[in-house]
Order: sequence, then structure tokens, then C-alpha cells
Amino acid sequence: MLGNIIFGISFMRISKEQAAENRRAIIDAAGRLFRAQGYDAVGLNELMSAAGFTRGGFYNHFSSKDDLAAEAYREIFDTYSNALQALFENADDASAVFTEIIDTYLSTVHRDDVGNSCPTVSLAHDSVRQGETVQKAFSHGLEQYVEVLGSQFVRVGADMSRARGDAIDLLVRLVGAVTLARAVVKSNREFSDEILETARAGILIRAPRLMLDLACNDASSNESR
Amino acid sequence: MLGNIIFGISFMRISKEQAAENRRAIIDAAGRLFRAQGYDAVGLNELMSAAGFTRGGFYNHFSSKDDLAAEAYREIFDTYSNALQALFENADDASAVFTEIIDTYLSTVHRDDVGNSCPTVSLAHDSVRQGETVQKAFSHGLEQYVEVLGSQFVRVGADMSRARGDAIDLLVRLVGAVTLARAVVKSNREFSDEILETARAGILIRAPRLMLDLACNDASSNESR
DNA sequence: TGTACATCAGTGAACGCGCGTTCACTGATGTAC
DNA sequence: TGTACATCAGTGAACGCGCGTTCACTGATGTAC
Repeated sequence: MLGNIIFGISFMRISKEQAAENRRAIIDAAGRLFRAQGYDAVGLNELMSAAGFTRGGFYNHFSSKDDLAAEAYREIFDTYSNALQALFENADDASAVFTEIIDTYLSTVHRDDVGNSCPTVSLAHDSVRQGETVQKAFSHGLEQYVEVLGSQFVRVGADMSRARGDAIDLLVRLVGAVTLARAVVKSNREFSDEILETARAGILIRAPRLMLDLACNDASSNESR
Repeated sequence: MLGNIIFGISFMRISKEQAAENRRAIIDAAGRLFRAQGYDAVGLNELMSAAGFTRGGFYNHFSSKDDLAAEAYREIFDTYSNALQALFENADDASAVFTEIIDTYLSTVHRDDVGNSCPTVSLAHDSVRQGETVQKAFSHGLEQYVEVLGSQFVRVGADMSRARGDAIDLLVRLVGAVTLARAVVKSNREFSDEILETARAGILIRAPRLMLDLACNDASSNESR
């Protein structure tokens, strides 16, 4: 994106600008491939080919595959959290934006389009196994999400002290639902759909108070089945 | 477990029983290693060594690494969902068991002990990238969890029609919380702890009604910040 | 403005390594006579 | 009950393969004079 149009046709006309663009092309390819196939499944050969280059040039831009991963994580999270922010800023009804986000996130389209998936879930699976450097990029990106969502919760009336918690809670439920839905979709599509729909209903429609009752009320727990 | 005590010392005294036990030893090792390090990170060499054998014997027991993964998934899920069932059956206060499960699942101990982690979360990350065979094992195991939890929700007073949904919703929140907590823990332990604690509070203490208000009420959304 | 040279992005072959899988072989088990 | 032989779990070397990374080389960029 934002790429020089004659890039790929021209014979390396300029160097500094072109190199910066090529670097971006590698990061963009990494963003797509890491989300679609996972960090381990993407080789540098495939990665550089996807970006339009040969394998050897990789180390002119990055010191290691991990180094690239951290950069790619930052890039994806920046893109997505900026888009999220813009979504709210361009709408007058923030609460409608929330329901739209939830519907989109928990849609079968988002579940199935792994390569263009939200980083909060598609990068989370790899981040769990990654070292501190890559996790730092993930952690920072997740914080951006929490901040955007939290500030918008405040805008629609939540009190300050709860907004951050509500944002984390929402992300937890979105990520959990899509994780489980993706983990079963190849063998049991109905179950996968059910998970998405149940999570959506739990967030938007049903008052999920049962656990509250369990924790606070003492009654009725001994009238067993 | 249940292993022949002289196994490892004896010189292959019996074959059929011993072979069955050795097979179990490989599956057990796979269960631990796949959860701790992930499917891709565990080589058959390391796996067979951990089980006490040399690399070549693997194919006497399994037709492929995927085949083993499916068996290991089944084994872990059976063990865990049976233990879960037993936990409820041995207690007279099922609602106390629910809070205990939630506290344990969302503890820092469970987050950090990846090798002995609940399969619903530790196998989910790999299952997302696996093929139909392995996902079938994951899907079946997750169904077992939904059934155990759902039937216990009924026991503590939920109506039948909601119990299954409540079980799925609970699993979604537990898995989402531990996934995100693990994805950031190496770079930001406080954030990781906060995610666990927020999810716990969201399930057990705070009434997570904000989203309900957003969806159903029209008021107050335009009194922007 | 024109020439000489250092820089450095890109190439493609090569490095060592560990992967999943195969295979010839060993030797005790378990069976047939 | 005792001998002869098929079975098969375990061994360890080897297979081809793709991995992340290195390197000598190319040639245009960009700079110094």
C-alpha cells in the first residue's frame, strides 16, 4: 500500500526510497503470511518470494526472523488500532460502532479470513510461544486496543474506573470466541458457528448474570438435578 | 502412570503388554510436550527420547506425527474432562466447584505451568492451524467440556435451554483470558496479571451489563465526552 | 559539470542443522508342530 | 514339553528436504574531488 506504482517494473532506479519501500513490502508480506499460516510455517524463502525478492536480501533489512516478527506485529497493530480509532471518530453513535465491531469480529467471515484477521486473535496464538521481544510488540499493540476501546466506553457513559476493565473483558471474550471457533471449524462447522453466536449473544443480548448468582447467592444450589 | 514398575530396567520381558505401555508412554510424553512447547516445536527425536526410546521406533506405534497428535489430544481431553466430572460428583456444593474452577483456571500458576495446562487453551493455539483429523479430536474434547459444565449449570439452577450457552460462554472467557495473559506475560507481567484478574472479576463479581445497555438502551450515547 | 570510488540493496549458491520418515537389522515374544 | 519359525517392538543409520543464516559477487546509487 502507498507503494510506488512503477516499483517492480523499474530497474532499481532509486536506492534509498526504493529500499525503504522494499522493506515495507517485506513487512507487509510478513503481516499477511504470519497471520494466515503462523510464524513457524512461514519460511524466509516463501516470505521473500511473496514480497517479490530472493531469499538472500532479507538480512539487508532485518537482523533475524524474530526481528522482522516484532516489526510486523507493530505495523499490523498500528494499522488496525488506528482504523479502530477512526471508526469511532467518524461515527456520531459510538454505541452503534461497538455493536458493529462485535458483529464483525464474531462473524464467520472474520473467522475464516485468517490472513486478514484482527491481530488481537491471529497473532495471539504465536505470541504465546514467542520470546520477550515479540511479546513486547504484541503487548504494546494489545494496550493500544484497550486504550481505544476504554476511552470509547467512557464516551458512551461508563465510569472511568470501569472502562478499562470493560475493554479488557470485551477483548477476552472476542479473542476466546474466535480462538475456539477456529480450533474446531475444520471438523465441526456447526459447533464453530454456535460458539461465535453464543459469544455474541452473551456480550450483546443475554445478561450473563448466572455466574454472578453463583458467586453471590447462597440459595438453591442444593436442589440438585 | 499405572506403569509397570520394572519397566525400563527389564529387557523387554513381555511384548504385547509392554508394547501397549510403551505406546502410552509416548502418548503421555506427547501430551506434555505439545502443551508445553507446541506441536511444531517438538521433534520426534525429542519426543521419543522423552518417552525413553530412540527415534526409529515411533512408526511401530503411529502412522505419522499428526496421527499421534490426534491420539494425544483425545487422551488429554479424556483425562481432564473426567477429572472435571469427578470434581463435581465428589462435592455437594456444585456452585463452590464452579468458583474453584474459575479461580484455578485464571490463576497465575495455571498461566505459567503451560506443560500441565488445561487442553481447552493450550491445545487450542495449535488446533487453529491443524487439519481436520486433529481438529476433530479437539472439537470432540471441547464438546465433552461443554457437556460436563452445562449439566452442572442445570444442577445449580440454570434452565436447560440456557445451560449449554452458559457453558460455552464460560469456556470462551476462560480461554480468551489465559490466551491473552500468556501472549504478554514475558514482556509485561502486570498487564498479564491484570487480564486474568479482570476476566475473573467479569465472570464472578462485576455484572457485565454494559454491553447489554449499549445494545438495548438508546439513551445517553450522544452525551459525548 | 565530469570522473573515481565507496556504499549497499539485491542475487543466488552454499553453510550446518534438525526435521519427518524409511529401512535393514536385532533379538525376544509368541505360535505351530 | 521341546524345537523351529514367524512376528514385531526397538535400534540407529540414512533418506531427502527445507529451514535460518552467511557469503562472495554484481551493479546502480550517491558522494567526493
